[in-house]
Parts: sequence; structure tokens; C-alpha cells
Amino acid sequence: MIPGVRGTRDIVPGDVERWQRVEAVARDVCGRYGYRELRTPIIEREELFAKGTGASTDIVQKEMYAFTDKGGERVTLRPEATPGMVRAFVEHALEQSLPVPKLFTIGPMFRYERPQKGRYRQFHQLNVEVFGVADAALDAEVIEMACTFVETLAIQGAELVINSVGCPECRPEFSEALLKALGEDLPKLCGDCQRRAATNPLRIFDCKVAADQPIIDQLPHSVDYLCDGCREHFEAVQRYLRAYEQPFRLSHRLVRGLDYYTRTTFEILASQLGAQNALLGGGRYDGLVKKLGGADRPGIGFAAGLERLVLALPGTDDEVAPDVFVAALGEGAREAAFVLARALRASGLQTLVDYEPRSAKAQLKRANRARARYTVIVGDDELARGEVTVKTMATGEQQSIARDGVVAALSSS
RNA sequence: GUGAGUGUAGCUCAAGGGUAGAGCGCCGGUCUGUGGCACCGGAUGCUGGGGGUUCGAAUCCCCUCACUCACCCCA
Repeated sequence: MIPGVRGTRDIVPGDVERWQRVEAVARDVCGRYGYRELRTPIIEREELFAKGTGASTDIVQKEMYAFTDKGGERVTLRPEATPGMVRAFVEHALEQSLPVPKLFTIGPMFRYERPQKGRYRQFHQLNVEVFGVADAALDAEVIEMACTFVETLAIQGAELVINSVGCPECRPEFSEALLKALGEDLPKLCGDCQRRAATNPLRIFDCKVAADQPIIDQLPHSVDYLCDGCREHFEAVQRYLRAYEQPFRLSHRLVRGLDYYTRTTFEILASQLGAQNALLGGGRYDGLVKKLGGADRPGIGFAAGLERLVLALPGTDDEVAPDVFVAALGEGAREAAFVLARALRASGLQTLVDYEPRSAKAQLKRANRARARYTVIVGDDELARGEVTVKTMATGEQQSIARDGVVAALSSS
């Protein structure tokens, strides 16, 4: 046997129904908020992510499936969707053709990481992006929609966390304040934190090392360093959320890993997932469209991890069961059985037939195992009278029905 | 990339140097054209893979692969 590639998974029948449920809810919710689907390729030029996601991020530095193709082009399997969505938005001038560029996409992403629960090398996301709207009302609507999505899936124990990381105006000031506050304590922090202090000081807030916490708890908060514009924007976002009666927790430690985030950031956490507990995360990225060669347009969006949503989904697996099982008894009845099955399917009934000439007992057993509602027994005896026998599996009750009336009888039941 | 744990039948798990097992599931019979319940019978494993120690390895040792948890990262 040749095993599947590490970090990839098959979604088998019995599991796939849960995925379909998540995807159906995603499409339904997106549709109600006015989003249109945009499907972009899984491979993109490597530079799209170096520029978009950010050259300093771990994703770009060590997690991309990047290679040189046969034409000498540097390409990569996409590690996230947003830069591709922005590229397509710009490339097709979607702002001209769509009333409001509200876009969503569902598909696989690839990151070369050590797999663990809730984290895979090929994983799937729902991505939601809106371009060209700077108003805080949209931030709140996007966040509220994300919450509605999770609630509609009946996922328990989800918590919304929000923060503001400022903009290119006020963030440098905050980073400086951070380093200044750290001062002589910096060498006391863990190695990772010291590295973060040099590359992206905000990410010190991500640290989970226990010994570092007393120091980190004393650090200033980004919300206290926002410029007037960012502060008013963030206050407005919170006002709208309260108006929606959407509970949220402010966390000055929510900083997010991608370089492009500005102002509002948010996550929905699920308590039952363990270490990989973010169901969904996103924020505003006002400089990204311009950076990727488009006009100066603001943007906001989020990505939801489908594996994690499926993991957090409450138990009940929806069983897939046929309406009818057609059992053919006797060599002469088989042809009639297949013709009948075709007619039942044409009328919309999910129908199975046995392909082996098994005993009546064996076929009934199969019908039972498949959880068919009805078994239609097509036998030589019945056919001679122009009839078939319909058995209701739940009750065991059965009756003879004219062969040409069985489709009508079953499709109305 | 780092650390720890676990890999035995389709699934959940026993056997800790001496002939690989159970429960569930699957197939068949009792019931020759009638499922579920009961009873009876049957099939299924290169014990993740490779190497070593030993008269003999699922069991001990080494390597490798995969999975799980945590770090890291993030959806």
C-alpha cells in the first residue's frame, strides 16, 4: 500500500457529511450577507505571498510548498487565501463590476508544518474578504457574521475576542513604547521573545512561557497608543457590536501573525479544541490592496479553519439512508428489478439494488443494514401477476402493489 | 524544526521471550422467497516498515515511518 502524504487526510463517507453541513451553512450565511463566491487557483507566484503575507512571517519563511516549475517560474501552493483574493480583485477590476466587493471562497491551503490535532499540511478554509469599505460598521458586520456562522453550526463554548493593533501611523510608536517598557527585563524573557523583540515586538504578547508572564502583564496596551483615527474607529466597532448585543472580550494580547493587519483584529476561540483553539481569525488590512499593485483600497476579512469547525461540531452524524432497496428474487426478475430501480430514481427516490443474485434473506439483510425505509421485492411469482411486494422495514408490514403503481405509491409516501 | 507518548484483525483493545487472541463488525447456517433478536459456524493479521540480539521476538535493542499531545506557528 502506498500511504497518503503526511499531514493530508481523506474525508471518508460518514465524515464527509459533517463537512458538507459546514460548507452548506457557510454558503448560506455568506449569501445572506451579500457575499459572492470567488474561486482562485491553488498555485500562485511565490512573490505574491512574500509581498502580501509578509516576508517576515514564519508562513513565508519556512512553511510554503514552493518550487520552480518547468518553465522556470517560482510558484507555491497557497498557504493562505487573502493575497490571491486581492490579486484576483485587482486583476479583474472587480470593484467596477460588483456593487460592493464582498467575496468569499472555500478551499484547500498548504503549509509545511508538523501535523497535530486541528493542524494539517493540507487544510481547508472559508475565507471572507471585503474591499473598498473603511467604515467601522463593516468591521462589526463582518465580526457579527462570523459569530452567526459559528452559532448556526451550534458550536458550543465559542468566544469572540477583539483588539486593535493600530495603523502605520501609530503602531511604530507603540512598538517603541513596548521596547522601552521592556527595558532591562528583555534579557529575562525567553529566546523566542527576544527574537520577537527584534522582528515584531507586538508578537511578544503571543508568548505562553509561564516565567515571562509577570513581565508581559506589565507591558503597555496597543489600545492606549492608538492615533485619534484608530481609536475612534475601534470605539465605533465596539458600539456596533453592543448594538448587535454581540458579546465580546477585549484582549490587548490578540496580535495575530500576519504582517498586513491594521486596526481591528479578532478571533473566535473554541474551548474544546486544545492547543489549536482558534476556529477563525481575521481583521482589517487597509494597506494590502495597494501593496499588491491595486488602488489604495481598505480591506477586511477572516479565515475559518474547516477542520477545526468540523472538530468542534456537536456529535450527531447525519445518516445517509436509501429510501428503497429493490430485491430481485429469481434470475428472471433481475431485469425487472433494475428497470424498476431506474423508475424509482427518476422520481427522486434514493434507490439501491443488489448486484449479486443473493437469497431473499441475504438481500433483506442488506436492505436492513443499509437502513432502507422500504424494500421492494420483485420475484417471479409477483411478476406473473403483474405485481411487486412492498415491505415497510420499520414495521415489517408488507403488501402487494401493481407493478406500474409502485413508483407513485412510494414517491407519495 | 524540538520534546514526550503510542503503533497488534475493518473498529476498540488483550497477550511483556515459547503455536497471535477477545468484544463489536463482516459473511454464512438454523429459517431452501423475507431483515432486526437468539444460537451455531466461518474469514480476516508480513503485530506500521527495516535491521539486530536469541534455539525462538508482537514482546528486548537500533533505525525509519505514521499518529497523538505539547513547543513553535496559526485556521
